[in-house]
Amino acid sequence: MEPLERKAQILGHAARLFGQSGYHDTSISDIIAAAGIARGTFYLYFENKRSIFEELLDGLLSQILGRISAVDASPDAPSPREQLIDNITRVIELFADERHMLEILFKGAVGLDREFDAKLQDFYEALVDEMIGSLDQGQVMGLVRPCDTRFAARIALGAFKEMLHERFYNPDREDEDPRKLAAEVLDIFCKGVLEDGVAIP
Amino acid sequence: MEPLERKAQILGHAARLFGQSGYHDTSISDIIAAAGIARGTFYLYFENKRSIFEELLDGLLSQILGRISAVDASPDAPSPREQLIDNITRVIELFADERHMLEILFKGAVGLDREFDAKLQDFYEALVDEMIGSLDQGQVMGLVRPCDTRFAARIALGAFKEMLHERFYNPDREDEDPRKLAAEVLDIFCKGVLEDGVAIP
Amino acid sequence: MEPLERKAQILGHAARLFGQSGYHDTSISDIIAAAGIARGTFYLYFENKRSIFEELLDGLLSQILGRISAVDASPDAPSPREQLIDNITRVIELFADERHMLEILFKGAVGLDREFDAKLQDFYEALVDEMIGSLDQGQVMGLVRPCDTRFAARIALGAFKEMLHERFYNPDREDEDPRKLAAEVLDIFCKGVLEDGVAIP
Amino acid sequence: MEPLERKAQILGHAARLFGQSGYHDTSISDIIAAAGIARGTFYLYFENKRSIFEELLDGLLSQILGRISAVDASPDAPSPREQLIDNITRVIELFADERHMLEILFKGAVGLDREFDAKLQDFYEALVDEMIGSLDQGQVMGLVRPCDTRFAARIALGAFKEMLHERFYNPDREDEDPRKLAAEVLDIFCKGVLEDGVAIP
DNA sequence: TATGAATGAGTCTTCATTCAT
DNA sequence: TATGAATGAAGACTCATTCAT
Repeated sequence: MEPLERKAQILGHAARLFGQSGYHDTSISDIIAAAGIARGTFYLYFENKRSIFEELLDGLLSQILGRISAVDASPDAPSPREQLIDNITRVIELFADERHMLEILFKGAVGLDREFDAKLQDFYEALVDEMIGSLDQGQVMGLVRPCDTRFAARIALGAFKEMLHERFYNPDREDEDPRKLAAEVLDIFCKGVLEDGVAIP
Repeated sequence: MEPLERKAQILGHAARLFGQSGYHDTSISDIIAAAGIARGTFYLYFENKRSIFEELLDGLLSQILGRISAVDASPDAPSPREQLIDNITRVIELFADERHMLEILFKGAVGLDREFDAKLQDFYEALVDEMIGSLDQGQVMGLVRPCDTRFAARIALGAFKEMLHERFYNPDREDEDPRKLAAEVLDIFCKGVLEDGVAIP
Repeated sequence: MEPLERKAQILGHAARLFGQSGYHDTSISDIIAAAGIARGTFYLYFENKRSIFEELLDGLLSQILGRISAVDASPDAPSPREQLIDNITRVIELFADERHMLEILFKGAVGLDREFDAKLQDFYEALVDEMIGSLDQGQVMGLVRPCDTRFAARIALGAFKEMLHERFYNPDREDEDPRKLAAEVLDIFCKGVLEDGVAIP
Repeated sequence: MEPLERKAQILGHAARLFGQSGYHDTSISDIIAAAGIARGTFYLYFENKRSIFEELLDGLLSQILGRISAVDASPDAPSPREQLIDNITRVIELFADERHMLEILFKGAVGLDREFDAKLQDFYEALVDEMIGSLDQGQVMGLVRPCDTRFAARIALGAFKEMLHERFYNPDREDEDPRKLAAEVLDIFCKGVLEDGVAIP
């Protein structure tokens, strides 16, 4: 088999297994059995167990970033709101297509070791930074009310992650339109949950 | 040593180690070395490695729940807003006192196995249910605008978790007043980040 | 079993196996099978395969050094010649008692890795230094003819090693009196093989 | 590439690697990487790892033997002493030219397995037999004093090996004249280290 | 209640060798 | 001749758990 093809095949099986059972409960034996290859073949393509997981995670993080575009403010572009919703929708769709990846991101890669933790931190930090930029700009334009934008961005990240959770772990929502969820989470983050002009007593 | 005292002592060391190194990278050997006990003694107090971790996690989840009170609507009680902020503040303070517990909750217990995942799910689900109740009531009272309250509650949970993250993993915030953070996250969730009457174009 | 006893037992089996089959052809499985212990038990007493071999080699080198005494020049002591022969004899007897050790020293530990090589080098160097001292002193006393004493000492070492080889690998000599061999090698090193006053043409 | 040329090229790289890292720490991968050939190509020229090492060792032993000539007693020939020194010098020069070979002979091939051990034994035995012949003849001619000539020959071998060691592992001697060393070791073996007419007390 | 020696299933990893192309 | 993907037996090592004392 062609090296690239074989590597992709192994990665595919590994992704499924890591997603199903987590990093520690997936053994090299499991992977090679699923891929139908010999033990040595695995090590022809990956240095060790850690590295195949890392490759998987790196690929996932890149794919996510690849689905997020900076908002295009030119007149011909869709409205900013549309673009934001598009971004969120595309990420939801990514996980809809590769469900295992959600497990890997939300469970498998969490707390594995210091290096993986740092990798995730950095990834989330990059997302947050992106959002801080937009919020800061929004403040300048008078759209965003005065607040700690880093804090707000972090909250947006949490809202977004939990929206994914709701969509993918609540069976009632497994068919829900990604676009609708994207709009919903964006709305809550922008306008909050209270009626206009109302405050908690 | 008194059995209960000894058990508590072992739990303490285990909490620290699990928090520092995670479940898999903490061995029974590490725990007994830290506690200064013999291998067999450990198994006098805990059935196995899993069970000591479970005990730790259960204790943590109880403590969290114990710090959250339902909003008391009686006239003598503090305002609902105060009570909500109090709840959030108490949870922040819990983690400020026992930092390891945050690691255990956010990293150590994530993706460990199906059973632990379910336990965490149930815990978060309980929190969400609580919030749904409040939001539903808010809708009835005309405070909360029409929306999917389960979805909104989930978002609130995500916002809250990420606030904890921001507080405890961002060195710039390690001394920030828990009360202020509690108010801030509550505000964003209630009013959103946009200026009144404004919308994203 | 008492730890020290068990450790000694394992060391004994390992010595035999390393002596018979060499370092690489002796597996942990071989050792534990011979010792009748479980795999984990081995690692209770030795960090790894290398370390048990090292312990064996260190022990051997110490034993050798322990059987060599500096020549005592006091009037009550036996004659220097007797003392030198005693030293050599004791070393021959050591290997006669623990034949495996000879294999370990002459074959098993040779060329294993840089660290073991250095250990052996250092050991031989120490022996050579000892001999250099004696030869230098002999020169001062007019006993030893002018020559490069370091070179001569090295030659003495080679002569001694090959004498051991002859004694232990030539079946005709396996019962030969250690004392006689000691005297013989000492004589050749001191007087050479030529008749007095004769030279190679 | 011409088969013989290719084979020689592979042998050259293998010799260097075996000399540097020893038999076990040199992998087929190392050899083919150094030689710039494919894995399968290696097995076109050598049956297996053992056989390339054997070929190398056999070549080395032949070369050594090829540099040793029986002493020519005819009147036109150089003096016997000259011839002996010439023999020794040529062997020293061989190793000076191919240092790796020394490592292979003194470390790499030692204790590898029973068969290689036997091969080395046989080689040394042949050298010893040669020397026994000369010593016996010397005794007949009244040059060599009465002694066990096999034992003496063995000692000579040991002296010679250790001389090589001194020359090649002692940095102070790396430029020393081979001829001088040859004379020196021959002298010690012939006349010993003591002054004429002196004995150890 | 406490000890700690013993266990052995399970895991990752290496590497000489084969063989279809 | 040459290639290099594939093999799988064999190796070292870990660690949660048990149990006789």
